[in-house]
Amino acid sequence: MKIATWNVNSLRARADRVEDWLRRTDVDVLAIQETKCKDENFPWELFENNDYEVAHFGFSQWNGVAIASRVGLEAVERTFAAQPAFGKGGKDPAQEARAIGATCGGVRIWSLYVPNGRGLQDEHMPYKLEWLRQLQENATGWLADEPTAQIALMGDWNIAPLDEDVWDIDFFVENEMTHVSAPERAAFNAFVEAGFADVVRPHTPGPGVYTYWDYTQLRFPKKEGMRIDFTLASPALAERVETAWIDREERKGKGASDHAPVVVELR
DNA sequence: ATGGTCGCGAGGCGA
Repeated sequence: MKIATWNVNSLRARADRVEDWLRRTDVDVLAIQETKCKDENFPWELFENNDYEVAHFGFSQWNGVAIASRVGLEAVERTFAAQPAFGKGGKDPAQEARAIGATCGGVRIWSLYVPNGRGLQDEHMPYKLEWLRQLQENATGWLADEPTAQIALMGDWNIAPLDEDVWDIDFFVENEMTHVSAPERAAFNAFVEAGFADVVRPHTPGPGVYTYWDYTQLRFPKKEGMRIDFTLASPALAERVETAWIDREERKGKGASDHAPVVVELR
């Protein structure tokens, strides 16, 4: 079985690319982030025509997550328990479409779009950290309930856990940029401490290995990217990982997402 | 690649 995660940065704008990629890559499950649409604008036929079932969670032009599967799609959950809401500038906090779960071929898949944080002093940062804390609390509970559960926490984590996961750590620190701060890294590492392993890094060692390249500043041709898209696997699932790879080719050319797909192959 | 981002949706926000 082959499972993948991809922040497509608008599914409608990327529909042809996504279809070509699915046919070429032949994955069984794809966790999608940033569909950037509501159900009525979702390209359902793209998946139907290629024999995938799909579940979507999106209700505006912002965020939006989905799971496509051709090995079953059961027990779909939209949001995790106690998922924090966000309200900018004192507005009433609203739930956001950042998490969808489904069981596919015996694996509990979560497609996750972790809040960006926006700035170290921005009100979006405590939201990001609390969002991660609540997710980690849930994930710890899932493992406690069923230690042999096969769980994949897949998506855009908006965190670079290691210095080598950004193209110039000094640049990030000097400019007080997000994604590399101690609290963000601690939030990520809490999942690892809870028993979830990054199953992609061992097969794609750095430095200089990334999953995201900003559209601006010629970041991609200059090989200035960030590794922020991860699959964290429960122990029982991690045991099944045969190999993993980042499809950097998909970042090339006109009409590419700013994120590359990340694929995990299971025994 | 001597230039300088996208997408959504129709102005400005988010990344």
